[in-house]
This record gives sequence, C-alpha cells and structure tokens, in this order.
Amino acid sequence: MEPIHRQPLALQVASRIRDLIATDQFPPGTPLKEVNLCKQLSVSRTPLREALKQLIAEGLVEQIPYRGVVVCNPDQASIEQMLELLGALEGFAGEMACLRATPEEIDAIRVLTQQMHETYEKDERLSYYKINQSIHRSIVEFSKNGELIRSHERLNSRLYRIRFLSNRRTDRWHTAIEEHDAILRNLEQREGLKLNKLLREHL
Amino acid sequence: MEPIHRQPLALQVASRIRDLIATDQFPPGTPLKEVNLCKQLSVSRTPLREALKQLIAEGLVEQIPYRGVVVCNPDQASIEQMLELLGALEGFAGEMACLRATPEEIDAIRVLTQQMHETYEKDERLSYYKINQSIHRSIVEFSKNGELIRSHERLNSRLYRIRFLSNRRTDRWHTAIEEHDAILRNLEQREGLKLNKLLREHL
DNA sequence: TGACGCAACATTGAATACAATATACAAAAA
DNA sequence: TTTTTGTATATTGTATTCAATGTTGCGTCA
Repeated sequence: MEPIHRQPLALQVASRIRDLIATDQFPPGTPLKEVNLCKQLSVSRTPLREALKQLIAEGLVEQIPYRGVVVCNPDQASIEQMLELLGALEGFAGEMACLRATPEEIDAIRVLTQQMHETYEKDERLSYYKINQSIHRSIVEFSKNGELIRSHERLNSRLYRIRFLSNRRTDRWHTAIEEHDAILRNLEQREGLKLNKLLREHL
Repeated sequence: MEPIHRQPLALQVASRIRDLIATDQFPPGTPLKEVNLCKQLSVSRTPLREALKQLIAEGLVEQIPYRGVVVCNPDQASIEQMLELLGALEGFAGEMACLRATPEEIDAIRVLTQQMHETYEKDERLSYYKINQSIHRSIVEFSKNGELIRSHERLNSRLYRIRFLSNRRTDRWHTAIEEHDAILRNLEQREGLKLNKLLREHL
C-alpha cells in the first residue's frame, strides 16, 4: 500500500518560492524579507526560514548574515559554467541511457521528438520549450542513476528561467530541431559515445 | 581590507555534524534527536533544525516527518550510482583541466603524485588516502568551473566515509598508483579525452 | 493468551518572544 | 557645508513556548 506522503510546511514553502523565482515573479536581486513573505504566504518565520535554508543549499538564493537573502543573479561566467556542467551531465546521462533504456522508453523519446516537430511547425514556443525539457529530462531518467537525476534536476531548475528567457531568440531554434533528430537516432542505435558528444554540444 | 566573515550558528552546527558523520562518530542509521544534539552542542533547537535542513538538502541525512532524521545508510546500488556520477564528474573535470590548468598547477599535481609514491612505499595508508583526495580535488579545481567544483565537493563528502573504510582493503592499492602516473602523464600532455576516460575508470 | 483500546510520554512541527546586528537619519561639531 | 556620531528603527539570529503527531505500555475484554 502506498504510504501517505506528509508535506511539512517548510517543504511547501520552499517549492512555492522556487516557483516564484522560476517564473520571474521574484526576479534576481529581489530581497526576500522574512516578515513580508510570512504575511504573503501566511506562515510563521520558522518554517519560512527552514525553507530558505534549502533554497540556499540549492544555490537559488544567497544569504549575507544579518542582511537577509536575495535571489541569485548569476553573472555570465557562472551561467556558462552551469551550462557546461549541465551539458556534461546530460551527455553522460545519454551515454548511460544507451546502455540502460528499454525499447519502450526509447519509443517515448521518439513520440516526444515527433511532438516537438509539430510545435516547431506551428511556431508554438511555449509548448516547444516544455517538450524540449521533457526530452532532456527523460533521457536523464533513462540513465537509471538516481544521483545523476537529482543533480541534473537541481541544476536544471536553476537554469530554467534563464533558458526560458533566452529561448525567445530564434537563432538556435532551427538547428536545435535537427540536433534532436540526431539525438534520437543515436539513442536508437545505442551509440553511447556519439550521443554523449552530441548532448554536450547541444547546449 | 578583508571583511570579517560571520558564521551563523546554523552553519557551524551543520559543518560540525557533517564532520561527525564523515568520521563515523554518527554511523549510518544513527537517529539525530533534536533535544539530545541541542544539549551536546549547546545550541537551541532553531539553529539546529536549520542545520539539519541543510544536511537533508545535501543528502547526508534523511527525514521522516514527525519521526526525526537519521544518518543515511545508502545501499549498494546507491553507492554504485554515486561512484558512477563521481567518475563522470572527475572525468569531465580532467578534460577541462587539460584545457585550462596552468603549467604551475600541473606541477602541483606532479608533486602530489610524487608524495603519493612515497607514502605508498612506506605503507602509510592515511597519508596515502589524503594525498589521493588532494590530487582528485586539485584536478577538479583546475577545471575552473565553480559549479562543477561544488557538485564534486558535495558528492565526494557523501562518499568520504565509505571510500575511507573500503580503502583498508589493499586489493586496488597497487594498480591505483600506476593509474595515477598515467593520469599525470595525460594531464601533462593535455590529452583531455584520454584523461577523461582514465578518471572515469579510475574508481 | 492474544488483540484491542486508551492513556501517558516522547518527539517533532509551528508560532511567538527576545537578543544581536545592520541601516537610516538627524543633530552636533569641525 | 561636510563629516561624524549617536539614536531610532528595521531586520535577522536565537531561544523559548505551545501544538500536533507518533510511540509505548498497560489494562481490559473476548
């Protein structure tokens, strides 16, 4: 029997704030004043502070003692480093997925890639973006490495907002779709090393 | 002028507990009762709880609502996944280090490798282990990717205890030293891809 | 004897109160 | 006028208190 999953306030608060940051309602630099947030979220300071501690550990916000926490505003260099690492993680995940993904799982990627084509034709950028995310997340999942999945998830969530905003620019949009075809092909053929390289350069 | 770095209690408490876990004074499964720890560390529950939240985020301890937190006892599968990821991170770091490490930095690795040889001859296992850690940490640093460095650091600290305990068994001890020579050689020759492969298989 | 229920206790979750520190602004001195 | 310094205020850090939940053990009843 599936156990009931309790959700302490601190966790709920943390994911709420995470969303607020991802959706740019708390843009970088926003100071997160404890009492303000308490009132807005109708919780007391204790669970709020515990939630903030999590977000600090995740690197989404930063804290200066006695001066509060603010939403991180990573500079260009950090963004590049994060993307570089994300590429390495996804590349490695792809390589492992070639070894471990089931045919059914590869089918799922195939379907998603097809859907991606459709949203591309129709110029539906939001859907396109979400399907793109799904594909990458799925590949990482199929690596069957829980640690890898968690690391990727954390890093990806930190980049979510940035990548979404930069998705507006249509430059890479066209080549990306071709790369996805190649990704699917290499996964189907279980070409681990090639897929690794491809995913690393895909970003 | 160098600013004074404040260290809120929660941070100090977190690193203390981290050490206690790494040194096996809190072996896996140990229940971390809040009031007990409060007395032992002479702090109140609030900063302690905030410290625990950090450790939870790091994956060092796990929490079950209303039942407390315990030191994680990863099963064999998780350990293998963590090692697999650690290998991927170090491999990638090595590849980047080949591009970015300065000659002086490579010299430092050379010195460490030499020291490692000496501790090996003298059969000083603790020193050997620590130098080994230094080498790997240095290579990761020389990747010049802050995100990568942090991710590696976190994962490595979770594996520290496990790897230390398994270092007792001398089986791999001999081949490890040869591999380190190869690692140094490939770093000197800036053979990124080979070094990547080597580091991945080194674990 | 064993299963069930209830009560007392232990432990964590959340809220509030108090202390320490930083910031802003005004008054006084150069 | 400018600088400095002290004080008031805002904000975070820490401790304490109260509430909710889980656990344990005993007593009762089938």
